[in-house]
Amino acid sequence: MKGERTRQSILERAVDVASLEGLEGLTIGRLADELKMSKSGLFAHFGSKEDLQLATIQAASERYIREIFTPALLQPRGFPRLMAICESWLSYIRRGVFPGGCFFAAASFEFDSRPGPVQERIRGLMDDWIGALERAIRMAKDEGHLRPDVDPSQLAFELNALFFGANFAFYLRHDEQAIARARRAVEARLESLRVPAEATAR
Amino acid sequence: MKGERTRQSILERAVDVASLEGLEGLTIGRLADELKMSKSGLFAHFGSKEDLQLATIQAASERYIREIFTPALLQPRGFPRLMAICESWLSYIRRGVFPGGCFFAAASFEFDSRPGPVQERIRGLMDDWIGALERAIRMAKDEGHLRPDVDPSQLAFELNALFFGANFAFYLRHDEQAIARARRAVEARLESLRVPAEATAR
DNA sequence: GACTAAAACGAACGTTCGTACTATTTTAAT
DNA sequence: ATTAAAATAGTACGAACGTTCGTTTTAGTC
Repeated sequence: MKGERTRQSILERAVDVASLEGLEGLTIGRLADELKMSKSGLFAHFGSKEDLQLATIQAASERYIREIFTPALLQPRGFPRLMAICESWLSYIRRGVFPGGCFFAAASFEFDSRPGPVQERIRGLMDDWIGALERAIRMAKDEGHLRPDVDPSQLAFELNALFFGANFAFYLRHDEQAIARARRAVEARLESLRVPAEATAR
Repeated sequence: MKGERTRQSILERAVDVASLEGLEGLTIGRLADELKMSKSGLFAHFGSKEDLQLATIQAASERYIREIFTPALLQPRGFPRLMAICESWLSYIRRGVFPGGCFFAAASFEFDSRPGPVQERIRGLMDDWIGALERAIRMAKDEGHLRPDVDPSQLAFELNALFFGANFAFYLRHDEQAIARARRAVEARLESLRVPAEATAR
């Protein structure tokens, strides 16, 4: 069907606009103008603005996974993959995968006090993301790459915080050292919890 | 003058609303309703919506300084004051000084891609904040409390990131361990850079 | 208590928002 | 080529947006 293709291209653009203007700033009229469609024609693809927001979040999540997770899965589980996720995240900011910075950081702060289906969806995805980080950390423990007393939730919290901090410094403060600072902090933290390679070898 | 008092009470409410709904979501009509004023009466205190936003940011900044900095200045400069700022920040989140979470974290992410006077004001204040953190760190170095090889910009980046991470985990994820995790991370980081007390004594 | 300036109000402006309903065109299947 | 379905456009609506205007109320001064 043609409709599905159109819907997809609407959502690609919607994701970009929402990363720049926020999910509330994402407006049907503006989106239609940009895509040279009629408001009503665009609207027909979604039943409501809320549905458009939810679909946009879904599309953003697919882009996020494709850009950050899929490449990292090429690395062997354990420390290498964990590090690859971190590198992937920083490169995702540097490359401007979303033109307005990390879609989910922005959405998290925009909706952290706006209860409703949109908030729940964002929270769910952020739970998934933190959960995935924790899983990668746990794998690194299981492989013997990280010390056994590492608390996956704690470390996931810290890494995610550093990522958000990088996004903030990079996009708002235009600190061109933002990525480097985040990388330095991430590497220092991970190295401090690492089990030296010779201790793992057998 | 009565006008100044009214203006002040408008701004107090505007700060709360903006922390919940964002600076764009802050609406003159809604604000007037909440304060049982007419739109036009309220509007007259500010020449435009943008001026209202700028004044709101100013008011938020005063609250921020009052809640976070002023108390920390009671501590002696150096490590104690630096730690007090960190504790102050976490308590500021826990106490819900802004009902929708940290005003400036939210504003930073909302306006990081919206050029204009509002963005510039936010960026300026965030530069001030990071600068103040760096100054506190430098003092701790000067006092001999932190190792001389500490990079103030790097450490300020890391601390700020942990604060934003705490805000995120606390307000969006409802992680009731958010504050504890952030505190643990902050303390571990600061302790790792600390010069033991006996080395400082003379 | 009268006068005046500041402050608040009420109504209206033009615009844009999301949404609903109807008509037309385009697409895909026969 | 015909036809049914799907996709898009068109038009209209009420509500809310920021803003302007003229009027009324309030507060402070003589």
